[in-house]
Amino acid sequence: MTQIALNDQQLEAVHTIEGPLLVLAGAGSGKTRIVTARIAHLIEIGVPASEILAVTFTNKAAEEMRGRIRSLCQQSVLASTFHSLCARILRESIGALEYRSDFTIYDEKDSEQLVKTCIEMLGHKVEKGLVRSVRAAISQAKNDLMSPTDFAQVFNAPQDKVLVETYTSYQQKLKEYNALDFDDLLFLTVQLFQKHPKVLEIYQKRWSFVLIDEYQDTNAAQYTIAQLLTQEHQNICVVGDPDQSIYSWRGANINNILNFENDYPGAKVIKLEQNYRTTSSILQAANSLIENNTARYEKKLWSALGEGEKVKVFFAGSDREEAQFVFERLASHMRNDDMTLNDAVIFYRTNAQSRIYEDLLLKKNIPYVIIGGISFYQRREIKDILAMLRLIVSDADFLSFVRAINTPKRGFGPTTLAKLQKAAEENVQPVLQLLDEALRGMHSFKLSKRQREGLFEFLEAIYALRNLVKENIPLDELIIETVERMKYLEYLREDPDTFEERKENVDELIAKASEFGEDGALHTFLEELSLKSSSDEAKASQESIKLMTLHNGKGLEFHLTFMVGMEEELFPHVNSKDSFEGLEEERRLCYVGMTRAKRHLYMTGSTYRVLWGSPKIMSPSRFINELPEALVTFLNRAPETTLSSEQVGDFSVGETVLHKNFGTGVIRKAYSTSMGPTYDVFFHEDNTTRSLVAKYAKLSPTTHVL
DNA sequence: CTGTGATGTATTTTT
DNA sequence: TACATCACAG
Repeated sequence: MTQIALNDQQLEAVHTIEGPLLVLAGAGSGKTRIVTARIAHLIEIGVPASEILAVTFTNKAAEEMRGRIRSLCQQSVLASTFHSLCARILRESIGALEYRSDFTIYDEKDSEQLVKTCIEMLGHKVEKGLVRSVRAAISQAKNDLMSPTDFAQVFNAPQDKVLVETYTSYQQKLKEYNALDFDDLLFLTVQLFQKHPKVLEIYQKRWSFVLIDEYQDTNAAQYTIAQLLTQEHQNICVVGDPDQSIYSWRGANINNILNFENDYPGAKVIKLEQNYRTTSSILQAANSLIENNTARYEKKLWSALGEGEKVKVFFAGSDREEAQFVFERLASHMRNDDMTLNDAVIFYRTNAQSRIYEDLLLKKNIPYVIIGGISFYQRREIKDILAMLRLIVSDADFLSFVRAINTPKRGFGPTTLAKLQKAAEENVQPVLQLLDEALRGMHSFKLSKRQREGLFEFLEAIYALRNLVKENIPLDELIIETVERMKYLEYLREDPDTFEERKENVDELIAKASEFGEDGALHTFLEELSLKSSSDEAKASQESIKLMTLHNGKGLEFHLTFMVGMEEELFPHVNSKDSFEGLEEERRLCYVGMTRAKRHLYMTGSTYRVLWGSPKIMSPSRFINELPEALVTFLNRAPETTLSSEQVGDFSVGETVLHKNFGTGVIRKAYSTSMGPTYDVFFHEDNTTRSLVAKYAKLSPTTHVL
């Protein structure tokens, strides 16, 4: 941001210090600047930095904020996400809830794994989507602050039995394993505060000024934490934009921001409506789009940056062609405008869409960085080592034990593990203790010769590593020792194809550990790893174009912005487009994407795309149609689609055809598109109708009639 | 118990 | 496509 002076509203936001304050910060209205200026102002007038708490949505945003404050006032404030904040609070005070403070944090994968074992242990069959949906339901329950008991009261129908039972046993298991999942961090903090007012008081006193960013994306648990922390002094400043609420699927409740004035009587509300980022045409187009939503806080962004370019829309015949178009435009902007690759971004709705762009950019030798996607920390080798490290800290973490004991294989198969799990539960004893006793003949648990040998080595390693921790060995050396003692590299070497890559990742983990510094306690390191998301990994080495999902784009800005895959079913996504709320959220997501653009916005799509391995005909996203024509430049004609019952190409409606993968099918529709003859074919084998373009899908005539 | 190859089935977004 | 799960053999 180049402007020096603050405008009136911005100034007011910075100088309003006491009492509840809602800053409705439209896209590009200089939010980050205001937030940091406000904190700096607090410090200037004498508020101790240690009394200021800033909560952000991502770790990266937190880091940035800490950095800005530090360079602005040479002071450090606590800026963190709700999850990290809660982890910190719980480390100090979870004892009051009869948990141990050395808990481990389970990520979503761990949690899913545990849900699965719970369902199995309860004797239910694990059907296809069950684990996922049960985990999601549990997560939602926790975000809504419902304990298993509360939950059982609401879901009392017979078909909910599995769900209720699983939630109950899942929660028991977590406690038994001395572990918390992501949602527990929030939920248990609320419980802690509500059951122990004395504890709450400590934190209320510690932070007398609380600022919460991206307030439109808070869920019930986060809302309650904020409310509890500030109810005495009422110095709560929330910043957000209802039009950019895009996380309802994660429990975020847009009403938290819409109802702020009711929840905090006497609240001051400041609207920031001047946009300093985007030129008018693009901004107006975004305004028009979002006006199609009903549940919103009326607000109209304006820009003084001049009219600028219109939104450029392009539809290609195929997804490859679309990517090619993006590449050509990118190249031309790089040549002709004063821009670098760092100024450009490609946004897509789903991670799966990135591949085609990766392939192309790689081929064209254009440096790119994917933000998000599969996180470093979710890689198998990293999770393996993480599991070993967790066992150094915790005796009871069964999930980590399962992972670690089998890398490399030590003869503990599913049968043994199930027995072990049961034995540990019955004896109310941590796994590692039980096994230690079993090894020394002090416990009846039976082990085979192979298991004994493997286990002996394994436990020896753990004990040795624990000693090293006691001796305050640096973290990176600890990891090196762990890898060494667990014979982990030998294990990785078993698969020569992936060995090099995995070893590199292990080395990177070691490097990260060494950066962690002197005061790096093991559990702090583990916590940081669990809470780091993929988008937090900033790799700012080389100039590069960024690729990311629209969700990951929040808070960023780019001169040159491509939104690709603007097609019905993809965006708005199939799973959302049929519900009113879902559709409005998709539209907000589109709004977020459009308002990232500073000068050039391209929205592209394709009429033909390979989706889930099979080809499909797509139609342009309704969001394109919602843009005023006067603000859009169409770079090609809309593809003509002529429907016909007559012969089109080689076939006509009613004919039976053979496809090499799908078998025989009947042509339901025959028409031509910009790609040539196209057929909707109903296949008998799986009762599915697919749209096939003749020149891609090889169809042959058949006389075979079913 | 472990490794393999086949088979099926799922993909929205993430702290 | 690509990953997880399953069946089966050693």
